[in-house]
Amino acid sequence: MGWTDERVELLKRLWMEGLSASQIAAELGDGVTRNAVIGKVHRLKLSARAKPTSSTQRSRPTPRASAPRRSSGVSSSSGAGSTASMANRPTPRQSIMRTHTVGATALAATPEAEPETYRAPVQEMQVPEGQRLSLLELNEHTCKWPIGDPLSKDFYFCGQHSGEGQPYCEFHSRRAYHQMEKKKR
DNA sequence: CCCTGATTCGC
DNA sequence: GCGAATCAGG
Repeated sequence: MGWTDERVELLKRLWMEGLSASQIAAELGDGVTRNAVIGKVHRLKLSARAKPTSSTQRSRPTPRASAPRRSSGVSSSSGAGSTASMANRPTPRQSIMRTHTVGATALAATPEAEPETYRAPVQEMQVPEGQRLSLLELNEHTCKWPIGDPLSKDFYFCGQHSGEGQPYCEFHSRRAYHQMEKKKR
C-alpha cells in the first residue's frame, strides 16, 4: 500500500508526538517497516522532533566509499487491500503507548497491561555443586565465568561445557559478548 | 541481543 | 518516491 494522504497524516502526527519509527510502522500496519517510515519521514523533511539543544549541527556522516547494494529485488507487496485493514483504523489515539523517552530506547508498555510472567530479579545462573570448578580445574572446554565473591570460599567458576575455542558456555558467552560489544572502541 | 534514527542508492 | 541494507549509536 502506498502513502495515502491519510496515512501520511497519521505518520506526521505520530512522528511529531514522539513515537519511534517502528511504533509508527506497527501502527500503520500493512507491512510498513520502520525503514519505510524513516524514509518517508526524511522525504517529508520531518526529521528533527524535540530538540532541546540548539545545536543545528548534524554530525558529519562518514563519507562511505561505496554503498552496499542489496542483491535482488524481492518486493512482494501485499496485493489488493481487500483484507480487513482499511475498515479498522479509526484514529488509534489511545491505543498508542508512550511511556518512554523521546528519541531514545523505547520500552514497550502494553496499554492493557498484559499478564506478563514475573521474572526473578536476574538471578545468577545456578551451577550444581558437582559441576562447579575451581581455578585449577578449568580447561579449554570449561566455562571460565567466575561466580560469587572471589575472596569467598564459595567462589567458583561456571564450568559448563564451552564451545570449541570459547572461553564461556553459551549462557555466559552471550553476557560477556554483549558487554564487550557495548564498549566503545 | 534488543533497539533507535540516518543515510545511500537501486529500483 | 520508495524502502532495504547498512551505518552509527544506546
